Amino acid sequence: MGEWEHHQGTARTPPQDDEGSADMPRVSRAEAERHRQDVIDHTARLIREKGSEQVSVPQAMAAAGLTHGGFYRHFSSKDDLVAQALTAAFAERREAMDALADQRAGSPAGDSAGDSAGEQRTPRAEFLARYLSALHRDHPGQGCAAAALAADAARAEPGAPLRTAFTAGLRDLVDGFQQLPDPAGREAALADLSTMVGALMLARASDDPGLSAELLAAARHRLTATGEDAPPA
Amino acid sequence: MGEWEHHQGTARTPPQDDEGSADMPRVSRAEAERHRQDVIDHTARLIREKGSEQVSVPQAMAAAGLTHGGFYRHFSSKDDLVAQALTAAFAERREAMDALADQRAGSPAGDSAGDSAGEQRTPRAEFLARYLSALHRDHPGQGCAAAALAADAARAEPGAPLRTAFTAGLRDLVDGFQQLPDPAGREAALADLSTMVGALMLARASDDPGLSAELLAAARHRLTATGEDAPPA
DNA sequence: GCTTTTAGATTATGGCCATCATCTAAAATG
DNA sequence: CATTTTAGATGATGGCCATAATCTAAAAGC
Repeated sequence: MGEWEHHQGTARTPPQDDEGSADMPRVSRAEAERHRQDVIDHTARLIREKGSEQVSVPQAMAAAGLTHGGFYRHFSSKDDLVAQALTAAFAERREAMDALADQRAGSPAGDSAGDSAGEQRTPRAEFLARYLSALHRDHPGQGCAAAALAADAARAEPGAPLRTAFTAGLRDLVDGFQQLPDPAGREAALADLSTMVGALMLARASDDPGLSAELLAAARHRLTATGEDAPPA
Repeated sequence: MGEWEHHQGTARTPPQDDEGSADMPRVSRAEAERHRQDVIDHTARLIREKGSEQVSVPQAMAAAGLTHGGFYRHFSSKDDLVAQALTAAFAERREAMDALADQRAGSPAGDSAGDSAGEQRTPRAEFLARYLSALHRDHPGQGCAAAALAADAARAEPGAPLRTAFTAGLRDLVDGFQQLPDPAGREAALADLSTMVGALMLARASDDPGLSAELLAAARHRLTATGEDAPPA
């Protein structure tokens, strides 16, 4: 994790490379596998930003620096790609959670809202602060897949790959959250996650910055009510 | 409210009516206005079910029993229709809330989950029970617009009609919820709504019926912690 | 009753979509 | 090195989309 903002990155430019003949697949097996991963990763970002149905096959391929031609060499359908991308997005977040659960000590630290007390937070508090931050709200492409794609999953047919992948990812998210050093049973974890997801989605949807901030703050306050509270302003 | 399931209803059949000439707009001003409302109402349902981007102009018109031809006589653009439909969806729910706030006594009663104690609930409890019910989960087209379209609003441009309408509707929802006979400040209302919206969306997205029911139950349990608040355990 | 207005049907425009077929040249394999 | 495999570029298919122009007949207005 490092570069918010644009993408591009390591994608090569398919047109032009030495100007010889017109087309040139010249690509090794390892490169092809890297291309496949690139497509998945870029799609994982795109669908979180724009929704799974608003990302076309040509767009997904182009984001990885390819044309749409080779698509079906890698994926059996668009649904297949989307499901894999969603799975990747959930896995990404799960890893971040596990890392958070392990290392208790300080770290490069993120940026929740504004306060940065010297006090170090518990993993759960740190997770909450990051999840309900303006930074997370403003970067859905790098954020929680559950919040970004719940609506898309809900609209998919019961057996659809997207829906199945979402359910698996959600289960994983619940497990990860429960596994954070902190008691609270499964029911509490489900309610907490519902609050987080709901607040984040509504905050993203609100066109009014004040209301948006209020939503995040309200959820933060409720879920951080460990006994006392530190009113920021 | 009344007929779940399909639509059709009072829409006339444009092709065929007396078999004379080919086409026949034969429609009065009052009828035209009714048509306009029909389009808005059907669209309000369709966008909650399929998402605002998955409903086409021809589909919206056809749902009201019309062809797409006259669309731009009623609406300046598709965005315009969607915004009006969203506003109508929010208004619908607001009315239900206001009605709930007024009449305290018993009523035809809905169906929350399973219990139906003779005890009558407070308006807030009744609202929560209905919101977090399987019935609401399974009928997004008639349900809360905030939950159904938060993702779509979040993806729209900051100034877009859809986004503006969503923000206004959300404000209205918050006001309505706060106005329910019950204390709890604005912050609590925002947190409550976030939990409700999040739980409903995740319950809809989950392909696993067990997990889906668990999510609704967890949110119900948390928000029904009668007494004062007492967040977690 | 005659004219003006208008709801709405038909049809056209230009664009993007998912998927498939074809082709090519480089990698893989022997 | 000769052969087979394959990543990926090009291009075509058929379909649906938002929007607009045209046309018609009935309603509205006089």
